[in-house]
Amino acid sequence: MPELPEVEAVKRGLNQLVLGKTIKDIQIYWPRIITTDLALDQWVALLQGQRIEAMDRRGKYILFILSQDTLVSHLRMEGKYLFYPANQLPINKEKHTHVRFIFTDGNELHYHDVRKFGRIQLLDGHDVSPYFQAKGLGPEPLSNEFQLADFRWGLAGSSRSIKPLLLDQSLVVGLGNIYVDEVLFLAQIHPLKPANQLTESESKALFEAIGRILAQAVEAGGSTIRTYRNSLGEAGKFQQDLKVYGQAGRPCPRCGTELVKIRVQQRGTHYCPSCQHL
DNA sequence: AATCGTACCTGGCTGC
DNA sequence: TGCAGCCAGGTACGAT
Repeated sequence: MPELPEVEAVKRGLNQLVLGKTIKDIQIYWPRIITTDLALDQWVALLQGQRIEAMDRRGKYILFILSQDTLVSHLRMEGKYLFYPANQLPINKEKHTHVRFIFTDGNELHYHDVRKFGRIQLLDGHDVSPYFQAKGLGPEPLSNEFQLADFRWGLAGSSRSIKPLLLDQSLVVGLGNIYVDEVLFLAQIHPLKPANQLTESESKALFEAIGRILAQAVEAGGSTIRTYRNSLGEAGKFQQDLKVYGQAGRPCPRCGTELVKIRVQQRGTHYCPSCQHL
């Protein structure tokens, strides 16, 4: 489901809902959601008594900064967090709730995921950089660690098509299938153009488009295409501003040519065949 | 080493 | 109505 703007919205919602709460117990209904070498009851025991001190985000990963450790959560395609005050707990948990965090005040946070792709992992301590470094995650696009010179260097070093390269989170984190199409449209670059064939001005336009689109989408609370909701149950608004994603057959807002949809490495890919250049 | 296909899952929609 | 087939905001892993 979510890309950087949606994950940021979920994180901000959780920041309002669960900060300062202490984990009393955790019920796990689909064990594969939890990535651990431990037996699940031992894993839960590590978390019991820890307090949520802060919420953070790295790329599309949500971080629960706990008293001692860090809980890392990736929503993948359909993960959601549902918060229930103690006096509004569901009689029966929803069908797709796979993990229930029960707090000492009786409130609960449920991890809900129709496709069960999401993952939750506990990292020792608070220094999470080795974990993300091992995954090869690139810089945060909305921070000053994202630099044009590095970005250009990364593009020049790959003959892959630009879209799959941007999706792999190594040059920059946070783009997924919606925003990569939007960014390439704004920068007027064909999704199949080899990264090392981008001109200097295209590279710069792409760099700037990434920052602009993601910042606007964060501002709008993300995009709700199918089922996305933040943890307060609110939909995003940026879907109204999408120029090409889901718009195949409609006229290009820039030149009027009919937008098309193709498949690039199994992902639906939307673009304008006349103003995005190979 | 880098890049690609496939697996992981369920449900909604389309078309026969 | 029923059902097969395709599609969906992502990543990990094995094959090439």
